Amino acid sequence: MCQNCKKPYYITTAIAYTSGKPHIGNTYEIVLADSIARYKREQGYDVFFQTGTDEHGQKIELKAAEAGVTPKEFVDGVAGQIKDIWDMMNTSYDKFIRTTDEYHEKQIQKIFKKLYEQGDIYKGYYEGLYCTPCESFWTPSQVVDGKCPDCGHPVQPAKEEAYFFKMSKYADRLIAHINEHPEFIQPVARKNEMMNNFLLPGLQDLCVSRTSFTWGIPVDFDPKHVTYVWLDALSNYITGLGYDCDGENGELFKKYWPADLHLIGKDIIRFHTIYWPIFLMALGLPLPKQVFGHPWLLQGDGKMSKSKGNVIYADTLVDFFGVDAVRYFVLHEMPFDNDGVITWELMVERMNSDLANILGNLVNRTISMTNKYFGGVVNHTDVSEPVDDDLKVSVLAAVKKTDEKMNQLRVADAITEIFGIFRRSNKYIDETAPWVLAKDEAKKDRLAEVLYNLTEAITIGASLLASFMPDTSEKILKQLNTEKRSLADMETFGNYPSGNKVTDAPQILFARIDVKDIMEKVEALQAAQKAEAAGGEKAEKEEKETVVEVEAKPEITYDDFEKLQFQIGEIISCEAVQKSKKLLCSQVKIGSQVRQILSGIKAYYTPEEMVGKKVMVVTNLKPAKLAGMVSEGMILCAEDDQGNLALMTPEKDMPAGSEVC
RNA sequence: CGCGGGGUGGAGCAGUCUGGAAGCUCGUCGGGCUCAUAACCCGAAGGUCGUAGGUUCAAAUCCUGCCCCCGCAACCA
Repeated sequence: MCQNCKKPYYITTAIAYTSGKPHIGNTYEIVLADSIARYKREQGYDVFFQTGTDEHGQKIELKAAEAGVTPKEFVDGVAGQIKDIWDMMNTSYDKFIRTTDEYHEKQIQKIFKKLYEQGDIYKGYYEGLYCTPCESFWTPSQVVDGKCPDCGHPVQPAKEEAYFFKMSKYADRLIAHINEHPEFIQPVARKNEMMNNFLLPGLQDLCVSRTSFTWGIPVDFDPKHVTYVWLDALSNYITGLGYDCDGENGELFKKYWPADLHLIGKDIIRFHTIYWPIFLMALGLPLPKQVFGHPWLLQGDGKMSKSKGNVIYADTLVDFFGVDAVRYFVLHEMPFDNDGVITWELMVERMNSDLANILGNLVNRTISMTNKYFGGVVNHTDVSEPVDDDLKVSVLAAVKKTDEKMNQLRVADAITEIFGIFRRSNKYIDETAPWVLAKDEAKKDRLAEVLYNLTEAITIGASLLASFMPDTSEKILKQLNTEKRSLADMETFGNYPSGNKVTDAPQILFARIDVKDIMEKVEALQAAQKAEAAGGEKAEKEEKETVVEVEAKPEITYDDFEKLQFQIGEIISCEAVQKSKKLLCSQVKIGSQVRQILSGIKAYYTPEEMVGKKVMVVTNLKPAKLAGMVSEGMILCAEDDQGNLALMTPEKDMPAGSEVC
């Protein structure tokens, strides 16, 4: 097919945030996208596969400061690291975009201006509760007892001049679009989530600029603002193709937009199925055809965290198992709509059972027999028996099923289909017992046919494998001394050239691994990781031992202060809130009344310790519901830079209800 | 009553939309085979399909209540 007649297919991953080295969960996405991209190429599409890095934001500004480098130096380092991992994983992306690329930045400024001029963006104020370490605003309903629900740091009320995008203007059009294109959000279950939670209740306007940090793309007509992350990051999908806001679009953009598939994590579905389409509508551009929010890859023993020492990185896995084995693990263990779990034991099992035994050993025994009985020459003799038909039928069916699964983006299922070919082939060896045929000179032609069928089945299986395990596919085909078969040529069985000679020295594709050896290595690794995390923490602690610096809040007047009422409360009973990890529920006597107050201090105080304490309480705070329970006030604590808490108690005994002033 | 997902032999999952003999991979046990990486093939044991009701000739599947896990909850990359 000529290049120009091929149908274009544009696939993207989310761009990786350059705050640190990506773990295996992040790496999964690029491997998944790569498999889809490679398969689409096999299907004859003219594929453009884009990935890259998201490099702006306060978090990066802070990380860079910590590391003592400029933000640009910092992101250059991490982006390089990310690209190296993508390359190590043998991913076939066509473009690696960085949001610090000059072209991207220039276009974002133009886009911002255009949206402002056409009235979609307006200037306003963002008010909310701000968590500095997380650089995020929270609504009162999200905040847990005055603490950031993410990191547990206290949040502070803050107000910031900001530009907003009028989401509501386009909401109806988006709702109609989603209803008319049921395939737009995948898996479909996510569609309802978006509709019910965000679209139908009415969209809030989105803040698209920040003034609290500078590491971002400046708004050119109002330079104290930088473009906030989503407008910046999401637009990579068009700027990467050479979109031009003034209409001078590049060739790639003309050819590939709209995208066929945005592959993203399920956590950012909202941004890709609501905000991104609305931005595109505002720019007058067609919407992407499909957004697939893939599930997450989880570690067996809980969420990955450095302090637990259980973060798994792609390069560690590759050291242990090799690139294609790692690709196989992540693709195979990830179901379509539920989170997948990955454990060391599981990986060893897959390695030994699927890769070494089922696949590697099959190739090895087939080639060995061909050498032993025929000097490596594979002959198609047509001496067939009924048992052959079942093999042929199931191999050809697997080719078709693999294609069907891939069209539904069910990559894990597609791989299972391919391995079905190898399983079936192993069974065929037993059914035909070539070593028995070999003892009878009269059955020589039958034996040749059996080995031919095996070679053909493996050729087909290996060719299908090319999208998922490219190196392994190539290695097998090389050992069989043949080329990768095209999808079209796998509609019939028997295209392996008769009389061809396979290698006389079959290489072991995957060596079996002892789970004990791996676990020993893993333990050493985890200990090292833990030590490093602890070391880092310790160093940090020492550095800031004597004082804690907090960001200064704006000056207030006495009148502002007057609005607050503090009183001493006596905790008369206290219990843990069952539903919550952080909350304790206290009954607090203040004067003659008793109030129920929830506090996020479970990690620092037991309910027993709380009882009898006299504490400082904000008593005129609007009651709020936390974890389904009403909290009528707030118990005050001092917090150090580690988030450790200490209750504020009066220096001398004071009666419950005493006002603090 | 915030929204959503899930609870199926020892482990991990499919099956649920469209009701009709409970399936796959791993593990265990027994057998076969010897070409191969102690591998491959066959067979067996093991499940009241979270729980209590309901609909039906028939329920893992449809309906209702309850219990238990896990995400998300609006400017979080």
